[in-house]
Amino acid sequence: MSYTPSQIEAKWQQKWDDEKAHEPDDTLDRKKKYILSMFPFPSGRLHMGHVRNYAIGDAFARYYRKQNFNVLHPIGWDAFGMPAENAAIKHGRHPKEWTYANIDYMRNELQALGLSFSKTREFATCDTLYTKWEQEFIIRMFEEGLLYRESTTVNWCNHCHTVLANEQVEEGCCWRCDNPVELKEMPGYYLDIIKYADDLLEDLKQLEGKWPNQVLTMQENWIGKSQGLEFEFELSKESKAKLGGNFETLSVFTTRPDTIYGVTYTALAAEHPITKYLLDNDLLDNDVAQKIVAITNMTEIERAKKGKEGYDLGLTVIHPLTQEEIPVWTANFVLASYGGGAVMAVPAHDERDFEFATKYQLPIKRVISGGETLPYTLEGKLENSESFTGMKNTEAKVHIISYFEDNTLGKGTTNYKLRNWGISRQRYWGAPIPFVHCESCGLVAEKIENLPITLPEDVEITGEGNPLEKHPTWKYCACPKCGKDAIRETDTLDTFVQSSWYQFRYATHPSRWNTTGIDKEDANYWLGVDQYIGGIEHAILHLLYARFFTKVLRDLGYHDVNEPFNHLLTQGMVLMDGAKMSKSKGNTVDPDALVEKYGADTARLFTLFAAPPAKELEWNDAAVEGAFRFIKKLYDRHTKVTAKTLPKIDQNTLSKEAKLARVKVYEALKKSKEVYEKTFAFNTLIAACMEALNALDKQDNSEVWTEGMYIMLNLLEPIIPHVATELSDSLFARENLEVQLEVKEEVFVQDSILYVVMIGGKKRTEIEVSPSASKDEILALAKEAGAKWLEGMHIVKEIVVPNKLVNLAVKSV
RNA sequence: GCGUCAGUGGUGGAACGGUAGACACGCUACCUUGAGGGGGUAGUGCCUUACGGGCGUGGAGGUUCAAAUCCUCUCUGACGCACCA
Repeated sequence: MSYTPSQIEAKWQQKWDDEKAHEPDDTLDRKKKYILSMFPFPSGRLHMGHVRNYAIGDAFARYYRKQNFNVLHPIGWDAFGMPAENAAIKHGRHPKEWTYANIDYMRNELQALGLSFSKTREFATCDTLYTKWEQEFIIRMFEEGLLYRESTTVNWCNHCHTVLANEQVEEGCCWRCDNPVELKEMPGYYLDIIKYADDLLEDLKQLEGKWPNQVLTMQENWIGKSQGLEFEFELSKESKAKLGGNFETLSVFTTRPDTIYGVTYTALAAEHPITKYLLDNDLLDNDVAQKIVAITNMTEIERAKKGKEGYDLGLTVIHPLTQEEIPVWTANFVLASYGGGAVMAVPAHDERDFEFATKYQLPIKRVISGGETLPYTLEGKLENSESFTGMKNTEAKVHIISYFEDNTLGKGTTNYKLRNWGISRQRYWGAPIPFVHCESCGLVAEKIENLPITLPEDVEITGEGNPLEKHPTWKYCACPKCGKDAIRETDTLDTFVQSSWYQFRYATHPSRWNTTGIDKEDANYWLGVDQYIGGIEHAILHLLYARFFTKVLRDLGYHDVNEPFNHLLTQGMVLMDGAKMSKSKGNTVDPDALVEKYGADTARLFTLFAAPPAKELEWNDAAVEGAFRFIKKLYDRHTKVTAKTLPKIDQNTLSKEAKLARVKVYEALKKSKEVYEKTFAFNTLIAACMEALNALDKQDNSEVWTEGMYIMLNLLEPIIPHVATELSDSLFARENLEVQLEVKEEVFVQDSILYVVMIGGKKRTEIEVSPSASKDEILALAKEAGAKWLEGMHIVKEIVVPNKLVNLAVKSV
């Protein structure tokens, strides 16, 4: 009987389905584990990254089931999004048809890997039943003032024909297509994530040690909290007049109020209202106006590349403390979206302001002592700062803020780099935003009983314009408030909205999916996810949005969970020849072909064995063969098993080799707990099992073999479930999979212990010592064995590490 | 520039401050086989004249009886952020 993975795997996959072996209990009274791998986008086929992701998740799920937890291990489909539309453009297939066909295909691929998903909780985010509840959440957020519509400068991808959130812009380019992002003024819907910035930042502390450090710092930096002073410069009389009385003051934010006396000019973004006013009213030289317009047409990256550039706007403001008149410039490095789009410039103590001032020969005034050259950005004492002179700058910050507050000149404020989340996309294949534009009532939310607002299916997708906009009838509707003719919103929701709450949807029992979006009791029982597994590329995007949604939905009363993912494991990428696998590079490995050739168990074993999960995984065909060989060998050894139950073994009757084999088997068992609950180093658990099998092979006691196989099959079941279950079934009637194995400490008791003898910190020789030997006896033996190296030396210190080694520190006489 | 992580054989990777290189791949020799595949046995960090040594975890210091592991500095690489005032 030789190992035939295809037969074994099909057999057990069928059995598990028939037995509904992987469904969680409906009653919520056992201790639980919620194991979740990030759900896939139904692109058409699985790739090796998916295999790795789900192999890791499945190992956890199967392990905890064995530990008698009620385990929720669901799968679904992140099914809205651009590629479906692109496929429609390219192949003329309707996005819906394309998406569901892909799901059917990929579901079979997952099935072939033997993943222990709950089948009853599967859904696709494009299911209208999912959209329905999502639209309800969106409306509730609108009612709570967390969602608003405004027209502002947005990131626009001209290739994808849609707006992007700040988080979706990578180095100035679109996260999806990598084309440069343009800035464009457009209306859109925003979620007030800044309102939750402090909550999101604070709760990162709870995740310390449970999420990778890297992800925590990335989120912290992304939120970018900074504290400082917000105050207003009054415009000079002439400047007010020039601006037609439309502006009285210029508001700025600074984190360095201690440098306030060093301000020598102010700088506005090209998009600042004052700059705009000057442009719109022809108040600038033609030449300058053109240059400023050119800046507004540049992306942030282009501006950065161009270097610092600015123009005197011919305006002045009054310094609030010194009453000096200060020029107002516009500068290409001032961000419109942060701190009101205006800054006070302190060239002596800020590198950017210094560079700019030097270029345009603006005055530079030192107000903090220290260092020889300017700009000086470190700590020091204030100078040239009236009554604050002599104060340490760190203290001056606090005092100057209070001074501003006491004299109602400004106030201490907190600013965040985090921008509010723009959630509207000008695309077809997404969840419709459930609002209506009414001439009399303005922006009106759809009535809850009218949900879901679904997509029309009779659309033509060309890539030009928004199909919802162009549809002949879809957008015409009645105002939910007054009943008059109105226009339905044609933007759809960012797909990251769907993945922000799917963890709650899985937790909700499917029998309640029709009646509720999130069942509170279910959610409170299952959440947070005990182990979340996914790629590091979601460190900010998805993981921040999902945390935000969790908190918002909590505050809306849907559940009582603060954080969605208690433990996060970010898996490394799968590489081939040192590069990420990709179709364009032609360095992919097809999971289907792999499963066909070697079986799912080999595919899973290799991905878990070749590297620890957090690290990158270098593909190696030869090592796959190695994994296959191990399984074959394990399978071959079924003939060594002679009993159907765990034998009772008398340790005293065993050969040295048999004793060693037992040690290796029980070491693997010990390792198992540590790996699943602490280190996640599946590679070392597999190595321990390999060692155990190698050691078993070196002896021929059938009881030791039986015990070894009984335990090893149990340990390996989460990793290579088909072959482990097959053997467990035929050899032990699967009883070995159901027991809680206990480590037998007596196995580790040895007749003699090998001590390493180190002299002067170097390993010199070894001695065998009886376990009952005293420290002095051990030392005596060590000195005798090491006599050769002790000649001409005298011993300074004697160290005995129990069961390990002796170290004799020596000095020459 | 800032932040995070990582540097160990030919390769993937192991090592609660306690024998560096487990396990696996690859390679070498031999055995099995008509050959190939498959299986088995032994070996495999580097240097050295075999014994015996010496050197070795990117580099330089330090703490310690003992450092891949802890500390300081430094170099290299990956990833993230990037004019956030």
